Amino acid sequence: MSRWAPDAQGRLEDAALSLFAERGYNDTTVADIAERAGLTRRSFFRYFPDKREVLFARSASLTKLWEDTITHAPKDATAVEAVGAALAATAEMFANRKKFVSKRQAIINVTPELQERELVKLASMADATAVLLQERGVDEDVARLVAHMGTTVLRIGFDRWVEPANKLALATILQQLLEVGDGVVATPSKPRPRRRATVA
Amino acid sequence: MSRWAPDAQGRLEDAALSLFAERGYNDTTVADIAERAGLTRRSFFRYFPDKREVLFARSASLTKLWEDTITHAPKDATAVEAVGAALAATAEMFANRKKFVSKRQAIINVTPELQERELVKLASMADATAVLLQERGVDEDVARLVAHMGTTVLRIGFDRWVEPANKLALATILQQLLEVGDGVVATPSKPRPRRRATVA
DNA sequence: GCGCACCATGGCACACAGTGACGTCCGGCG
DNA sequence: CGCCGGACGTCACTGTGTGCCATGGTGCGC
Repeated sequence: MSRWAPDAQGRLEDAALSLFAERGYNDTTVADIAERAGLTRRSFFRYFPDKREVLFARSASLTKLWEDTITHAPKDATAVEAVGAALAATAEMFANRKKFVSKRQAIINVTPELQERELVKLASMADATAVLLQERGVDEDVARLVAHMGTTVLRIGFDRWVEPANKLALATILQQLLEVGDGVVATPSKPRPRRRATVA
Repeated sequence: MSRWAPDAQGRLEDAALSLFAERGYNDTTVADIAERAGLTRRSFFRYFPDKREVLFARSASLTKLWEDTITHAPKDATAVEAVGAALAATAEMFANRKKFVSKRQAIINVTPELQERELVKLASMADATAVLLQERGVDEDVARLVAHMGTTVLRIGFDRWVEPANKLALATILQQLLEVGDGVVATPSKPRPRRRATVA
């Protein structure tokens, strides 16, 4: 038994989530969060670089799962198929945490500052994905467009899944959206000179 | 002759741009900007809601041009064609301001906080575009995916245009990228033959 | 059991962003 | 001339984020 209560970071995350739900993001100070977690303001910033990040630290595992899935997709899979696999893996991961992620998303959706941070996370996921796809031999432009389409599908599908009216599984929603977006980045019909050499 | 020097907002924007270029964004305080513009800190916040926005206020005209172009695209134009028109109009607008926008972009690209704001601007453009496309009769999913693809193309193309090594016109770059991303959001119903996403 | 170094935490001071309330100066207008 | 309104300044304040140093358990060697 350590003197300090265990899982300080987790306590901060829980405290933040509940306080944001109670009073909203802007009416909650870092001192409030730290107090509820039994710590001080100064310690909060030892676990999180800023106030927004307290809601996103846990999503690091999502990013890792996503990128690992892209990396380990079959060698002959197309770019879209690789992204599809990542979407499927993500859907599975979220399936049994719906209650938590819904609550979290509800807070984000009413707080511009948190929406900004969400955009940043998605954009960095897309950039990383584009790099991974290029390493698989995908053309640079195609890789970047497919990667961004993948995160867009994730975002749209997730928002739709979380809606109270929705009855479908996340995997189903993502699958449908990907089909809509598929053919995306089809091979350009007419051969034209590529500006940049492909990885070959 | 009014007592106050004219174009206070413009002076603030110019002062901010030059100071950010000299010392960087984080080493420039709002007081510094206001002082160079011959104003006080308090007045800065009367023209801009926050420090980041001083670099983005001028891009409001871009947003307006983009949305107007979508709105006034021919009735029979497809979603992708409407976005293509918006890209072309944007390219034309930027063509004769390359020096200014390059300098501005160089600052943004080394400042995470400004990159965040840029993502927000692009995301809100994409959301607005999706709404406009839906009003033209485009399916909701298709509209959202095409809209986000459009802003992605704009972002990627712009970054490539600004690179010192680049010799192509922005319009050309955007055109090529759009062709890569075209076929995007093909009609969802018919099963299309799978193709490798890489360039043959 | 006894020290001891480590490390999570607290305390303090500070710079800066952003905001509200209020005062001030100038031009215009009757 | 006197009044009004708008652009600007001054002051005070909250809250974020950070550097520096003190402190007090904890687990380790002995």
